[in-house]
Amino acid sequence: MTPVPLPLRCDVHPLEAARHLLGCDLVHVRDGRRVAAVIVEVEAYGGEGEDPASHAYRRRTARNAVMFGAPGRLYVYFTYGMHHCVNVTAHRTGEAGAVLVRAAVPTDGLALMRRRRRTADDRLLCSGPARLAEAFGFTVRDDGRRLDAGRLHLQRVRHVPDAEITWSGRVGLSGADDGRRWRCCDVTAARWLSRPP
DNA sequence: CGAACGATGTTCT
DNA sequence: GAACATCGTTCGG
Repeated sequence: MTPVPLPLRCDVHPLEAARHLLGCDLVHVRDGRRVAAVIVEVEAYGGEGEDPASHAYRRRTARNAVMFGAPGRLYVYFTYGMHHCVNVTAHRTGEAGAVLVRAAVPTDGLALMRRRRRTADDRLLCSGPARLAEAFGFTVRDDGRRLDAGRLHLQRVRHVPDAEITWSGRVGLSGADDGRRWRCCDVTAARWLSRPP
């Protein structure tokens, strides 16, 4: 089966893109070794002046520049002095936005993921944005990389019906949280989420 | 269980 | 100088 080419509906508002990223296998090949996991939890982040919780809210800066660029790329940032988080850029033309990938079910390269994560508990490989980034080996060096049909791509492996999706509040926001429910979970994968919806 | 907290460095005010 | 789209460990009930 050939990968579905991107943009996999990333040229839409991040809220809509988020819904379409559920059920997609995120695939990354580095040094000839492949890791993959099916996305089950994401959060949408809006554009300049739109979403106070978004890195793009104030203005374009060196860190968030990729959010203002083409959709269907990785936006990777460093946080809390030790963690990385991975987004897929998603927005309509002329706007900014991204979808944070918060959890996924590992499907390939589990041995390498366990090594990178220093754990044998498979539930702890990709159940959280920084865990997922570490399992995939993503760092700021990968910021801006294009998701295509090559060593880094998305492939839809499951259709997630609306009835199996729960929308809830985004995680870890403090002052910037205005209560919008832009977190999107595949509830049939409850065991693999970063936390309950 | 759940709550509290320390780690650790970049970004923004 | 404060905040931070987090995680792992420790402590209390």
